[in-house]
Amino acid sequence: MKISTKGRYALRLMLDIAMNDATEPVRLRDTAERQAISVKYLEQIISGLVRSGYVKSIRGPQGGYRLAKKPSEYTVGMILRQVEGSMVPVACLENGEADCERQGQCVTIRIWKELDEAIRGVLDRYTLADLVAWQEEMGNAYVI
Amino acid sequence: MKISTKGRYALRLMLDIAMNDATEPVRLRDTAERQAISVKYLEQIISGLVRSGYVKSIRGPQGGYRLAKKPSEYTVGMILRQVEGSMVPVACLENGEADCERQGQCVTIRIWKELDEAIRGVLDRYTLADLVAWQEEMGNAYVI
DNA sequence: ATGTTTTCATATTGACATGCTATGAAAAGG
DNA sequence: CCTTTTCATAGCATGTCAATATGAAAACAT
Repeated sequence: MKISTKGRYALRLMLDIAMNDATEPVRLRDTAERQAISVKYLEQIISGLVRSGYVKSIRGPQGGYRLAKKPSEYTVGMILRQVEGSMVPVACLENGEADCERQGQCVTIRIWKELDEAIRGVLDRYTLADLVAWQEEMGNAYVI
Repeated sequence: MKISTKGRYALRLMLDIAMNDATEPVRLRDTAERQAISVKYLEQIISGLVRSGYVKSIRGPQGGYRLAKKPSEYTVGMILRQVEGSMVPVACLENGEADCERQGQCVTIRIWKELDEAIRGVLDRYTLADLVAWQEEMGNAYVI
């Protein structure tokens, strides 16, 4: 029941871009330094975010990444689901619930459904804009 | 972000014992058949539950397992935490929060804290007694 | 053209976790 | 004793995690 580094890094990556792409595209090299994450790992993480249209890439010198939308249009859940796959706590809640033959006899699924709603409730209540605001409140500590 | 089979099976195991230990101890062999889980795997799962005093074991013929307490005294969270380890969504929420040097600069932790509370809110709101009641409401379908 | 800087695309790796199965010992009752 | 149960470890195949490695492709500057 843990969120992987990929998910956690993706969030920090998106936040880093959000806070730095105003004037020019953000290079992964800079994000890597600010966030203390390897460039190579960030490349891997961002590829999915590009493919799903969450960030736009610009190649070559002076290239980098920009958010495709406003920070307020990305919920935390959207970002996590993109890199992490589903955020559902048990597999039988996806696939149209068709894969467990114990459905209908299963009582624990009520717990899992409620758990899923609680998780989504939190992850979809906050957006990148909230994270940006919090970061700025804190004096924008880690941005050089 | 998935609950493992071990956690899910543990819950069904405890429910199975709760529903069947009134007259005599529950043999793992029977639970295995009712729940379609291998005896060997159940043995492994229950060992921790015995060690932490959640179930009492009786050896030999006519032996088996009994709950140590009333079903209403076990929350779902207790059972899951026993077999699954911590149910916290990110590691930096445990260990007295002492292991991440980015603490204090970290903004995402607010999300994780709220997520943790939401998860605990669900998992600690329900007890084995609730599961038993639901199972009985359903006509006790899968118990022979 | 050439070199540099960036992103993009795969493949590989080592460590660890998952989801079991296997073997056999120890206790208890008939 | 013999059977039935739990108890204790070990083993194993597969997969996931968390990266690293290699190199191509695009864009820009000179």
